[in-house]
Amino acid sequence: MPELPEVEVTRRGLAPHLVGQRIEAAVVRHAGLRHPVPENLRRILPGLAVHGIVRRGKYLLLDCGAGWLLLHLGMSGSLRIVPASTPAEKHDHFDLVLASGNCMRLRDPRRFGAVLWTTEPETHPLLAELGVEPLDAAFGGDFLHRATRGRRTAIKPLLMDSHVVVGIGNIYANEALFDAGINPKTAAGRLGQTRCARLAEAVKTTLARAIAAGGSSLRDFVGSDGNPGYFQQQYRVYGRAGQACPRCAATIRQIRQGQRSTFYCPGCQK
DNA sequence: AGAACCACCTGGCAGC
DNA sequence: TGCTGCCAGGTGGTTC
Repeated sequence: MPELPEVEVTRRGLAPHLVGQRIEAAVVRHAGLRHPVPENLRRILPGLAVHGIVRRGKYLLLDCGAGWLLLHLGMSGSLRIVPASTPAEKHDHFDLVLASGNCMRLRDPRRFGAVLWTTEPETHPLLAELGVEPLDAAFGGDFLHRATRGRRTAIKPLLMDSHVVVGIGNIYANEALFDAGINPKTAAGRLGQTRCARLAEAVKTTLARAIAAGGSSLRDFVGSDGNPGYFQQQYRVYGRAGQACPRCAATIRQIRQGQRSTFYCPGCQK
């Protein structure tokens, strides 16, 4: 389920258990993720300490002093803190065993996630081309207006383009466009200043609200069962095809854009 | 440069 | 019960 809010909630949940901890071992049970998990992690990581954990888009970066452990959750990944003695289950592909006796465990059934190592995050190919952070001040109406000039692509797939702005996945793209009252099929370049400003604001509030909702369930983050503090969001259009729009009661529609489902209200998204 | 499409992989669910 | 087909929160690569 991980879009930016889920990754950020994961970061906050992990931080108190990771930062300052010495790494005892790295366990790779299945190296066949989106990118092969480097075998030499088993050798590199033991003895290093985790100095911090930061998020860039949907990536998490563990500062290990000598380098950075780069993590991505893909479509189905989750990270939890469990006692290192907890038996691994079918899709538990990677553990970072800590001096505390706990380990950070990656579960990822579809294996679209990533566990990589880099000494230069700024120039790492997966990170170097990333766009602006949507919660940073640099992202706003002016930025969005500039970024969309001359673009004939529909605004929804553009919002999900990590080269422009990071972290906005299918759910929150749908929700933010609903919030802003903008039809997802609108050609990006046709949005004026006003609508760009409204959309940028909607992106920020949608993401911030989701983070806040997840943060409130952080106490469930650590444990051996189920999900790491993910939360059931109340979506207003996503997954609600055929239902009444909460704003104008028109029937919510579902279409395809770039092989992804788009949900919108034909009544109030123009 | 930009846009459209494919690929990677497993699990859950609807329909028969 | 069990099979088939379709769908799912991401993103890098290829093609035109």
